[in-house]
Amino acid sequence: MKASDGPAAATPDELHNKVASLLNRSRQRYTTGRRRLVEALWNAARPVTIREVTHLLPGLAQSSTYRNLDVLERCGVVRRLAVATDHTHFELAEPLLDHHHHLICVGCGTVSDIQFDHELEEMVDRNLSDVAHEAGFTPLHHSLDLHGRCADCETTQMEGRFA
Amino acid sequence: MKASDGPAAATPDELHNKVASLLNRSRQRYTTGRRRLVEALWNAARPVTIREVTHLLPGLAQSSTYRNLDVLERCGVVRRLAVATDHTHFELAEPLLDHHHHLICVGCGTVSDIQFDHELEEMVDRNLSDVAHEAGFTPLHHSLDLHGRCADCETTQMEGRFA
DNA sequence: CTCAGTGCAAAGGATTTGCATGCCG
DNA sequence: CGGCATGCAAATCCTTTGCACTGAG
Repeated sequence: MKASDGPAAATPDELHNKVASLLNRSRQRYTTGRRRLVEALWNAARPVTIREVTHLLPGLAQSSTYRNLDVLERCGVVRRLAVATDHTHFELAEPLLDHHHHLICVGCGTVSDIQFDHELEEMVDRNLSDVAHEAGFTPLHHSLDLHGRCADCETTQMEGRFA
Repeated sequence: MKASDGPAAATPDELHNKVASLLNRSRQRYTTGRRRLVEALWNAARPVTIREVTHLLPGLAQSSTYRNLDVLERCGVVRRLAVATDHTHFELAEPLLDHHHHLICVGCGTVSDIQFDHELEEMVDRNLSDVAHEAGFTPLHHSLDLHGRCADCETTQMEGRFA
């Protein structure tokens, strides 16, 4: 249930080596565009939307961004996240980034990474596996998100409370 | 961090009473369309997409469905879920349904509900709160999803493996 | 009666796709 | 060279919105 090609990549070089290897495994080319994409995700250090990627990488066609993220996802380089219902977020996948969870601000939509105790992580995993198997479900991975308000949005007045 | 207007509604009558009360609180009417919507979600007994709701409620305009789900969400009757990147899912919110988590099949996209030990639930909550506060983040609620393959999709050949 | 709710159709955005061209292996 | 990747633009799909009409309080 957990990828274990060692811990997260520590340097850009190591990152690119790992990515190249993953792409090779699926007979995909590590082109300049894909390299730039991977580097942008690495630098962002948190899940980003396509819109953000587009801003980070001017000159790269949006359609290429979508296509490349798709390829990278299927090769296990990036992970597609459903944290918001309007925009899709992407982050580097787990052989490249350590296992972590997300803090999602309901105010501004920003997503940041957090980590758990190894112990708690194991308990959750074990529990999930048990419940899953009872339901005839084969577990692949889990996601744990905390929704709330970031410091900035907490001080700012809540926009448009209902009624 | 947890709604506590008592446990989940046990009967349709109780359900409608609670919903009516929530809507009243926000000066919203409990119309026939909204009542049908709530009943459909109740009967589904799992998170559903707008497309599914539309099929379950022929005759109710799609725009009304969107608008009503929006109102119901803001009144705390339903919860909008980001479990898939293509379709939004909806379920009854927590005063009406007990706290639970989701099993998401990566094959067919079906989402089903699961529950955890109260004990583990508390550990997770405590841990999340701690990490959140360290980050200056005010927690509202969490979501814990397990992605995997349901029994049906496990037996069926995996569609379109890459490369 | 009056205003919120509804249906229908058009608009708006995000994502995908077709096709001609350029580049890497 | 040959095929895959890319850019551009058109097409799709989900969701939102405008407007006139109906219905609930």
